[in-house]
Amino acid sequence: MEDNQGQDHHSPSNHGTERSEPVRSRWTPKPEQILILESIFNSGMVNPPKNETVRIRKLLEKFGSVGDANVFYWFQNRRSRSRRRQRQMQASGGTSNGFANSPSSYLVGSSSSSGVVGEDHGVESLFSFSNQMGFQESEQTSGVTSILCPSETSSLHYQTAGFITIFINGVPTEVPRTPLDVKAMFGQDVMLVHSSGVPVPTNEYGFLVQILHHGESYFLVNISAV
Amino acid sequence: MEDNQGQDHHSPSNHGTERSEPVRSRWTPKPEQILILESIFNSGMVNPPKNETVRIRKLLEKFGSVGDANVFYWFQNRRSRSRRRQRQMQASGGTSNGFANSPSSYLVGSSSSSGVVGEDHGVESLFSFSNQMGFQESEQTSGVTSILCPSETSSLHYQTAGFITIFINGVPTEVPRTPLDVKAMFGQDVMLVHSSGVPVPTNEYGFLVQILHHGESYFLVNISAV
DNA sequence: GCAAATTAATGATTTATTCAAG
DNA sequence: CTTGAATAAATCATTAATTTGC
Repeated sequence: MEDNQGQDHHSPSNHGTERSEPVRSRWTPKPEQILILESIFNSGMVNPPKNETVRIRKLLEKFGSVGDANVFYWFQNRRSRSRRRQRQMQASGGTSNGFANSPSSYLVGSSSSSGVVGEDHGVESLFSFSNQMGFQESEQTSGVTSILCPSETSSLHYQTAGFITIFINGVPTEVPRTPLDVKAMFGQDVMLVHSSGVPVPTNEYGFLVQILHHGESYFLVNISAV
Repeated sequence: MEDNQGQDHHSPSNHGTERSEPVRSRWTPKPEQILILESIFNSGMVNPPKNETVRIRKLLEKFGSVGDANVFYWFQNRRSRSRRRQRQMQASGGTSNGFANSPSSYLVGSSSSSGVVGEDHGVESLFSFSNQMGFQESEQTSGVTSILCPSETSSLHYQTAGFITIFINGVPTEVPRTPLDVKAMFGQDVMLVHSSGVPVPTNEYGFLVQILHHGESYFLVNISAV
């Protein structure tokens, strides 16, 4: 019956849609939020320390009300279910390609020794010591690097004036709402394609004709390749 | 109208995880299947005619047992809910970026969905009359073009020998399981990035060092842009 | 095409276990 | 040995997805 897991917990994240909701018992993550969370989890940060959790929460807030506790729970459940599925798969010769979990590459540098970074238990031990820390304010726990964009490292977190957050190749990125010069920003022979597969039109100078939409996913693709 | 729908259906799609499942009444789409379905829906084909439905089902079968009926129902519900959401959004000043759905499993980390490219109502009306699909066998309803890769137009549908299906920029694509020459296949300055954001390593000749995984999502990105 | 009825997914809680201090 | 922190496993509870009947 501990009160909380070291995470601030409580703060039930009123996430109410600023309306008179009698009770909305549970947080329903927006698709964009899931995208961010998955992105972080798959990058190898399967158990973010408290300070990272806070940063993640702040990023998520751009897409809807969330509390640190929600983030904490999400990772806890994600780890747990990932492990369980892994187990069940092994117990039944699952040839099926699981997309579900694949925290394959880690940026963790320090803790060496152990060999294969196979599955969870291995991962778990890798990070286990970085969890309890209740301090380490502005320092990365170990070799753990955040995948959040730099703009997040500073303060200021609610929807910045002229900027929106979109996903480029899966990475949350801030871009000005202003007509964007794609060529100047990303290179000569590339174009942006919306996740639905529809290219984002540009004029003959390479400027976007259409504005990008906050929260959407886009991919940079080589023109010669498409 | 269970029987009609023109779907052969009642191939109860025992969707059993290729195991000896006694009975499982309902189809549980695999994440990869959802990806495919979303991909098609978002491409504008919101109400595929019967012949397309069959082709879609065959593609989906690469990732698990499915019946034509399952596919049909999926599109019917997808249309219906999309419209409802559209209405609700309009009725409550939806400032929130709408990402249409949230595929159950979160691997969706990559593809996501619509929002931007005109949501339904507009598109739907285009196809609304083609749904009863009790007939119109082999004819495209209108200007509907399939987004499925060409290899799907032929017969043969279960996991072809040396080929796997992956998603490149959201498009289902068949590639050989063999070490792939990325430069030769897609162009000089591009690289493949897994949907998790992790680049797929290649050797100095541009050949993949690591094999691609059936059902995974990858994106072609310009090297100079990343 | 809609909506009630079912079933699956998954956020939130609870319980049990482990490890390090003291 | 006891205590507290942290978390994995199990469970509960609510929401979303799918099926069914009209």
